[in-house]
Amino acid sequence: MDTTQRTDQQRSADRRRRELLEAADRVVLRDGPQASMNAIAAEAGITKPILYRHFGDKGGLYAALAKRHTDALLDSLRAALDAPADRRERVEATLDTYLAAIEARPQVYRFLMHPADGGQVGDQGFDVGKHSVPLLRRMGEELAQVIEDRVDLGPGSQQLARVWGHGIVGMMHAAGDWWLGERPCSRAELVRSLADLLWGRLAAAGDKVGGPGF
Amino acid sequence: MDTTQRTDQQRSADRRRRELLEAADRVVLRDGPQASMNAIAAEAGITKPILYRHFGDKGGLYAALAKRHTDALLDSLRAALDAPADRRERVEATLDTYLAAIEARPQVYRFLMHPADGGQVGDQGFDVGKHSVPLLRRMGEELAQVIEDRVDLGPGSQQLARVWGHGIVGMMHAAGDWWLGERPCSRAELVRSLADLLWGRLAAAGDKVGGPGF
DNA sequence: CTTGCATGTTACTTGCGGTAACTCGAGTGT
DNA sequence: ACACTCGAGTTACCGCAAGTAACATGCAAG
Repeated sequence: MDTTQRTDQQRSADRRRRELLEAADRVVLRDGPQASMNAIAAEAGITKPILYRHFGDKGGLYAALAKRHTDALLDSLRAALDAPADRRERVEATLDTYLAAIEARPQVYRFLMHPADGGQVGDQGFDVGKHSVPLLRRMGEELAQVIEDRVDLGPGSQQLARVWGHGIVGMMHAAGDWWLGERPCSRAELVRSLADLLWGRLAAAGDKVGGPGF
Repeated sequence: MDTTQRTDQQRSADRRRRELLEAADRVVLRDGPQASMNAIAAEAGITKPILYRHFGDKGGLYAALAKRHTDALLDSLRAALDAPADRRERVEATLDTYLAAIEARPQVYRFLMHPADGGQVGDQGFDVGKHSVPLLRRMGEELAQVIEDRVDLGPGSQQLARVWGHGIVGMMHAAGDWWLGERPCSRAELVRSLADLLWGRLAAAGDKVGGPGF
């Protein structure tokens, strides 16, 4: 059992795993997150137990699937975030990148964000909500890091950066989710509105006085 | 079949329904959202089909459960939002109210926000994600209304208010979720940090220059 | 040829959501 | 007093999906 053979096997296993994930991707994107293991196995041209050998349980498969997309999205966000530009431009670019991603592949987005699981059933001890939370959390942490690295916030900067990281990501997420459902305006308008919000326009605006009695 | 009798029946049915919801509440808060219909029925001292007569299916029960809590939370938020105070004070009061609520009853919060459903299985056509999304959406719409009513935003104010409503709610939600999990600071600090973010402190802060090479 | 070992399959168990069909008890008209 | 409806409740079942056990097959090494 020399190293070369082990590597061979490992390579083939990894390759198989990737094929399975791609098949699962197709099915999940077609049937939604309630896709059954049988359906995924059939799409991959095999049967259930193999899926279980590779991923443990349904949660494992979904986690692997989510990781792929999450990593891909985070990569593109990092590019926008790390660009050598003005802060406002970077914020707008990041927002736009995120929104463009969810606009381009809403099915993927729904899968990542609205688990609406499928992995809740059965015995017990299944760790629910494995997908959406990690993505938001990871985005939040990355953003926090960037903020802390590049913005001068004085004392307590680390905690402030983390709060803001998670808060901004949540703002982006919720606004994007709503926008994707209703499409009330163009992507550019949404980006602008959100950036305006972050730029303190809510605080700067005046009170409305013409209202009824208020 | 005069009106009085019909009312009597309706009253008893409503009362029963309330009892069932309270039982369901206990089970869900104890077992998490994967509580089975059997368990809920047992807690209520009856058997499954009655639950189905009252709520249609599991989604119906969960929706009814979610509506109760959602309405209660929205009521307390409205109070903070409509207070006759300075805008910043109102914002901080609202954030604090929300955070206090999720801090006081994290189980309820988890149920509302992280469906981690249970209603994914079976035949088909089950509308997933019936709970969490409505709560965030309703909060967003309410906040949008308040913003539009009380803040002078010039042209395009309605759309801007809606974007901000959903965005701010999302910020509050994500930051609260993260905070509830890690408890990195006090509630008051979190409120202050988020309000600072909305007040444009991110835009106002200077670039960090001491960093390595940036 | 046989012994591992990875890969795959069939066939099963378990447990849950959901439903059909029956039972029971209380009020009502004659 | 008696049959009759009607709502509340129960038992027993179906279908389906997750997950598993036990059996088959192809292929390298000794």
